[in-house]
Amino acid sequence: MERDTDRALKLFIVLSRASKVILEESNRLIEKHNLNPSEFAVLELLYHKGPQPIQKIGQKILLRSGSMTYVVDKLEQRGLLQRLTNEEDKRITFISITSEGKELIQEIFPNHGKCIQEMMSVLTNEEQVLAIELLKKLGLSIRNLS
Amino acid sequence: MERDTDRALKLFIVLSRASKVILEESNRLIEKHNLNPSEFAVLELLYHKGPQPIQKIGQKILLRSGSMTYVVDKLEQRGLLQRLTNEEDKRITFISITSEGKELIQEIFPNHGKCIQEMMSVLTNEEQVLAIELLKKLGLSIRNLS
DNA sequence: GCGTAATATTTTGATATTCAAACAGTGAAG
DNA sequence: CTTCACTGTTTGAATATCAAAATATTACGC
Repeated sequence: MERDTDRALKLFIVLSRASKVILEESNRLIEKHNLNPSEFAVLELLYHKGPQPIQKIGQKILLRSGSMTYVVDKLEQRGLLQRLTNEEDKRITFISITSEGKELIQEIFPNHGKCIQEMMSVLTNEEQVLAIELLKKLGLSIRNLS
Repeated sequence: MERDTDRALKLFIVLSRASKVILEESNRLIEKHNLNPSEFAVLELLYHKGPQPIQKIGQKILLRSGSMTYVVDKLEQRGLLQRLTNEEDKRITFISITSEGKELIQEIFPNHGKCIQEMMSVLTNEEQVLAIELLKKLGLSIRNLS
């Protein structure tokens, strides 16, 4: 069906656009603290969920292992996180946020939340709940990222 | 309200994730033809909307002028589009798809549409319409990209 | 136990993107 | 006319990402 395809393509476009615009806007705040969105995502995840294997984090924030190494290196050099050697299985490296990293997240996160909330407020709470459901379905339906 | 912030943040995450996953999946097809998503977007836009100023295209697909130059250079070198000098106002450069470019898009576009449609089919038509509306609101609510 | 497959991380080279500065053309005010 | 501000494009340097290969460790079949 022609119309079905058009609708799907339209959805693809508005999805990409909304995501890009919102990511860019939220990045304005983050970059003031000399972080990029990936670095912030890693730190924030460690802050809220505790130490994690590098690879797990990569899966969650959709970054390949090579990129993870790059990001973790930078954050470790800045003293915002540290690598932990895992005696159980030496292939796996856990990373954990440092107190310096915690301070930074505590400084950024509230404003980050506010910023996102403001942007999302063009939708009502009910609409947001709905959007979450729909997007979750979309995101989960596709399996990739080896 | 704490809960409002959490909801907004959740939406932010599922939005980013869905977008990234779908872009990546759709890219599998496109990259087989030695294009990347930006290159495909430019060509596809020229194909369907006719010659356009470089800057207008950048606005539509959310690429800065520097990136546009880079992308257009590559496509022009491959003979898929051409720059047109605009006598009206020499600051502006129009680009237009070549017949070779048209052939390529004709080859890719149907499958691209099918691919996107399949991915989106985890949502019903009504859900897709709804998602389009919600995401359009989100995308339009923020003004950036100088 | 040994060799082989599987998993996690790092390294390396290539590429896409951005920003800021440089450049070119236009328009408008005096 | 000339200057000045503005717009659109290009250039160059910096950065983030990926893919593929290299490395290290573990698991498993025999």
